[in-house]
Amino acid sequence: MRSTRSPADSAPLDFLPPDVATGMLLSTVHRRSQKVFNEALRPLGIEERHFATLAVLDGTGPLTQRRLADLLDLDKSSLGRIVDDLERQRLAERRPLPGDRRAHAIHLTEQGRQHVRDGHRIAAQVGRHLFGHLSPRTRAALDHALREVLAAPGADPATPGDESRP
Amino acid sequence: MRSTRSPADSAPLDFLPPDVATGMLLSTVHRRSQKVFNEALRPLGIEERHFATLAVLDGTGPLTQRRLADLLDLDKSSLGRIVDDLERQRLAERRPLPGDRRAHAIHLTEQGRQHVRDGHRIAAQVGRHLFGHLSPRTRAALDHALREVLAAPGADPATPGDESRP
DNA sequence: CCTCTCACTTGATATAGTCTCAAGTGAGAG
DNA sequence: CTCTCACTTGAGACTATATCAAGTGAGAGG
Repeated sequence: MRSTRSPADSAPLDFLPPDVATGMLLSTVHRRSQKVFNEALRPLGIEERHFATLAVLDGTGPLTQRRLADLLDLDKSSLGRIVDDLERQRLAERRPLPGDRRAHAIHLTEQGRQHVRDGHRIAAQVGRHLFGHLSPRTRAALDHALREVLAAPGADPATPGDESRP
Repeated sequence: MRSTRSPADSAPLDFLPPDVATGMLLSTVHRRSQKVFNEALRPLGIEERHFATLAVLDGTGPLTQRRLADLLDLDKSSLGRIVDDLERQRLAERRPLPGDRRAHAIHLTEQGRQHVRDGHRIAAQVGRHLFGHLSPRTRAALDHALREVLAAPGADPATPGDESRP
């Protein structure tokens, strides 16, 4: 007996051409996994975007907002707000950048580093939850395919490429 | 020489644990391909979400909003607004559902069907653009993996599942 | 009838993206 | 050595899009 709606069988989408279906799948998978992850992160008081930011910082060391936004593929304005949140919670802080008074270096605080560790643990749980039942082969194929898509010449909206070819 | 930011190499993400990286890849790929698709659809005066709705309707015949929202994995409120847009542009219309005066059946108009055809052509172009350089194997693997993820027991946020296991 | 559920609508809120601006930087001209 | 000019960084205002919650009217069961 199902409560409201069905999880997977809700979208067979077999009547759609492959590319359209892939796009919709992408959309659905992303939306759902983001939601699941956000809920799992709730005890930490942050959401996916905050954790991703912290995790990148933890992996790279202090970065400017500009650089961070690039790595996260976010608008710099969006990132600015995320950094605001993180500062408010004392998870990260803007420090003056020695060489350039326009830019700030975003540093993790000790508590921020702790959140990263906790977040990774949660991420691993959620990952098992979402991807765990995929065979390692499928799992790797997913990752590989996504990276390939990003490597596509036309994958960056900033570089439109020509749609109108003979 | 690059203009502002780099497309693919902006996110090596190699310093992140695999699941986190996959999540971010998913996010990036989705956001970018949506953007590219939306821009390609601009001549039609609609966006991805409208086209997806039209395309599903075209594949299934008239549906209630409820059913449509399920198939598209959208909030019924979101779908309501999409249908508003479509009606405003005379691409679809709400017709009374014979047996039930609460529900409407959403029907495509002739112009709506034309838009579906045009949209599919555009989708195919964008698809080639985004996915075209993937090997058919990788291409199929992507699709397969995404469907598998959706088939996961924990993929539906509505069915939380237990995160706290020994 | 009375109540419970369902389909849809509407309003409030949050989140992301775009555009614009102020401040800072760096290079070249005079 | 300074002035000017083009460019970068980040912040803020504005817009739109999505989600959630409450409300309305219709069906269905007792």
